[in-house]
Amino acid sequence: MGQSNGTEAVRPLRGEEERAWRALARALVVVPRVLEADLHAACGVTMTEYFVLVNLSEAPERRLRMSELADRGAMSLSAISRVVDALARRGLVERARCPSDGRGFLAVLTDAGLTLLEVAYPAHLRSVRAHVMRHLQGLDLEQFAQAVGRFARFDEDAARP
Amino acid sequence: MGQSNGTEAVRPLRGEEERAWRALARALVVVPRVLEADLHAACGVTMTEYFVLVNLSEAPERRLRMSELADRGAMSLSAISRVVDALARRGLVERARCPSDGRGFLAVLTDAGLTLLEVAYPAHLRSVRAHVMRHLQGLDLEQFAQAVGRFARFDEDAARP
DNA sequence: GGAGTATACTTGCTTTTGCAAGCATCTATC
DNA sequence: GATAGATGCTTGCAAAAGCAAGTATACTCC
Repeated sequence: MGQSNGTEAVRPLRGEEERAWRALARALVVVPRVLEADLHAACGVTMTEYFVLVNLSEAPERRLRMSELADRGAMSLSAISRVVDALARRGLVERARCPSDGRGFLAVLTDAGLTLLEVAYPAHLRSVRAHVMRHLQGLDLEQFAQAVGRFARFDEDAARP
Repeated sequence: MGQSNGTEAVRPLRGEEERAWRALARALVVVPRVLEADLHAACGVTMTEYFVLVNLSEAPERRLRMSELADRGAMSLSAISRVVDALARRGLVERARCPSDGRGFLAVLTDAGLTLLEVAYPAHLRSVRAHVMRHLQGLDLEQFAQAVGRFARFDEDAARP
C-alpha cells in the first residue's frame, strides 16, 4: 500500500531469519494442501466447506448470516455464497431468509450436516495434530500464538521494522 | 492417507494449542494474500512469477529446467509451464531447449527480468519484514524454523502424536 | 410516505491451478 | 539398431475464488 517507493536498500534477512522465513514460506504452501487432501479423503469436503460446517455447528441454533461466515473466514461473500449453495445441494445445510432483515440469508446446518461433521471433525483434528501441532512440541505455545497472530495485521505492521 | 478410520475419539486441542492453531490457520490464509497484494502493487507480478524470477536469478547462467522450478516451488509442472509462458510473453524470461536432454526446456532470465527483480526484491523483502519477521522478535528463530520446517513432512508426521 | 442512498447477497466473468491425456524424446533390452 | 517403456513438458478441462455489476431490501431525510 502506501509504503516507500520500493527501490531503496533494505537489509537482507540474516541467516537465522532467512531459515525461519524459508520454513514458513514452504509451510504456507504445503500445509493447506495436505490438510485439504486429508479432509477430502476422510469425508469428501473441501476446507472451506468444512469451515462453514464447523462454524454453523458452533453457532446458536446452528445458523449464521452469510456475511458473518465471510467475516470469520476471511473469504469473500461471493465465495461463501457458492459454498453454501454447494452444501445445500448436498443437503448438508439449508438456506433461510433472515427474519430480522429481508436482505439477509441464513445458512442452517442440517442433521445430515451434523452427522458428516462427526466424521470430519476428528479426521481434521488428527490431521492437524499429525502435520502441525506435533511439531510444535517444546515451543512456548503462547508466545508462538501471539507472534503468529500478529502476522499481517493492518494496524501493527505498517510501521518500520 | 492410510490413517485409521476417522471416527475414533481424538483428544481435542488444549487451550494453548487451540490458540496456536487458530493463529496459524489465520496466517495461512492471510499472509499469502497480503504478500501477493504488496508485490503486485510494487511491480505487477504474482508470487509464483516472482518465485520463478528469483530462482532463475540465483541459478548458474540464470537458467533452470522446468522440472527443477516445479520441485523447488512445490508447484505442478503445468503451473510452471504456464507461468513461464506468461513471463516469456512479457520478455522477462526466454525459453530454450535443454542441450543435454531434448525433452527438457530451460527458462532463462533476461536482462529485463533482472531489472524487474531489482524493484521486486526489495519490495518483497520489506513486505516480508513488515508483515512477518517483525513479529517474530523475541522468539528463538532457529527453534521456530526447525519446528515449522517439519510441518507436513511425509516422513515425520505419519506417526502418532 | 417517497426519493435517494446504503447494505446483503447473487451471478457473470476472469484468473489460477491441478489432474489427466497427449506428444516428443530418451533409455534399456533384446 | 529396433522396439517398449519411462520421462519431460504441454495442453484441455474442470474447480475454486475474487472482482464488479446486478437485484432486492432496508434505512434516512425531507
